[in-house]
Amino acid sequence: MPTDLSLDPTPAERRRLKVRGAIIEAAERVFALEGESGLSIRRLAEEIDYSPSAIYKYFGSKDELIDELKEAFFERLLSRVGRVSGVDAPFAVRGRACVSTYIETAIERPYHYAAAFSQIESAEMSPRCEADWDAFTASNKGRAFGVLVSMVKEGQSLGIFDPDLDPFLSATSVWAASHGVAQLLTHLPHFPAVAPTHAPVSASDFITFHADLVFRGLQSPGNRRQTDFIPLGDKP
Amino acid sequence: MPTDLSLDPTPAERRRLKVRGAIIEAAERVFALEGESGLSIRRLAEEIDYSPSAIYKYFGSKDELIDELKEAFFERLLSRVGRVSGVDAPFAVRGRACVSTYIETAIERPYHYAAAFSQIESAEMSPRCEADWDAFTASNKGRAFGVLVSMVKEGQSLGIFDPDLDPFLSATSVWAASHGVAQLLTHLPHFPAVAPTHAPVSASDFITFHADLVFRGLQSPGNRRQTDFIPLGDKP
DNA sequence: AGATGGGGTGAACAGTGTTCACTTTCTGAA
DNA sequence: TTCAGAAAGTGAACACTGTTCACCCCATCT
Repeated sequence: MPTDLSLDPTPAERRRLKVRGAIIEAAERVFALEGESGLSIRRLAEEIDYSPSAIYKYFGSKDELIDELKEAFFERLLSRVGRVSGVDAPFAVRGRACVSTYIETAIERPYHYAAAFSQIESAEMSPRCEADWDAFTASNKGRAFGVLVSMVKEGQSLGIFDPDLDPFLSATSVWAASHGVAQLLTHLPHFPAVAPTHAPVSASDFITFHADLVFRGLQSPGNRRQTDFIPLGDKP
Repeated sequence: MPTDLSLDPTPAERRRLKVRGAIIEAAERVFALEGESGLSIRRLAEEIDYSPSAIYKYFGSKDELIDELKEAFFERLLSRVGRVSGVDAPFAVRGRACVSTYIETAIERPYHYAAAFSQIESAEMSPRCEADWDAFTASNKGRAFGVLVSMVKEGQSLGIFDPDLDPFLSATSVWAASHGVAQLLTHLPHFPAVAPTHAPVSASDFITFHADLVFRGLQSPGNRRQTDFIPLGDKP
């Protein structure tokens, strides 16, 4: 049995990984285009020239397969935001770039982002004990949130953000605000244009506007408009 | 045929309306508890002691039925927020109450709220021509958004909000921020507690915090903390 | 060489939304 | 009152879905 962790995979293991990879590759492809409803086991089987029941030798259920897709997407989301957060640029630019990157990654794969947050989880199967929380902290979600919290703290230590604000609540608020835009952008076809009597606004312009609003809410009293935050429209 | 708009319904029409009402009543009941996946036509038929095919004499499809539930929920959402927006209270209290009411109504019926915004709409079937936009303006969504815009304008004319901000974009931003919180609260079981190393926060406290942050972002430069906005924790 | 077990399969089960020919019931006009 | 026609209601079927299970085959290990 292949439970040993030897570094050189046997040919059989290699073959298994190959088929498994073909499955998730095909799943990824149709899921990105048509979402969960368009991804049926039979269609997937046909796509990779196997019988439907073969897939169950690799994944316990359809949900398990989709969980893998979601996890991969989280990885992508985290690595992108993480990379942007560590870039060498003024704090304000970096902060806004994080929000933009988060939202743009969501737009890039609407079905993935929707699947990641559109499933109503019952209270039973969610972290409560410490071990669960530890797992959360080490998980992609947890690490991404950690990045956010430390960015808020950095803003406070720089004197830009209000030091009286709770960094955790602030980070949660920023996340929620970003999530709202991402969700609406991916679900309503031409979202920022929500009213007919208004000149059309591009998605990226609205994201900038929204990020500005949220960051202005975080700023310390008195230093509004004297930080390096660039107002909408004045960017190069 | 009952296409005439006479005000007194015939017994036949009355019976029809009764059965139709029983269907949506049952649908409402199981949808509120188990969502779209728990609502099957056969189960619905059993619940009202009819055959499954009978339901198709009243609704063209399951989606059509669920659209009716969504519409009713929108009606509820609009009437609640509308009522709160017109109450006799200071602007800041009223504004915050609108956001709170919106989110609380979403929490009250998570599946309804999720269904209303969790469906990825393709660009084809969305308003583009003027007639569609007119319909939108008259719709529940449109009217609710109108309430938001006029609240922002009121804040500007009161000198509380920054008059340089675009009211439409601002209203859209406020909506997106509220939507984000509502979506996360309904989907992640104990959401505001996103980090283990932080003291637990109640949903309503977080909503207040979030609304504060957004409103602070809308305020005009210079008058922060000198409006009648009540900081978190100081409310009676 | 032979036993073992994992990969692969077709058929089946229990669901789903939906349709259609059919019967029953009611209604409106002769 | 009678009778045609429409409306309401039904059971069976279709085409799907995720999933399971007994079975087969062939690579691998003793």
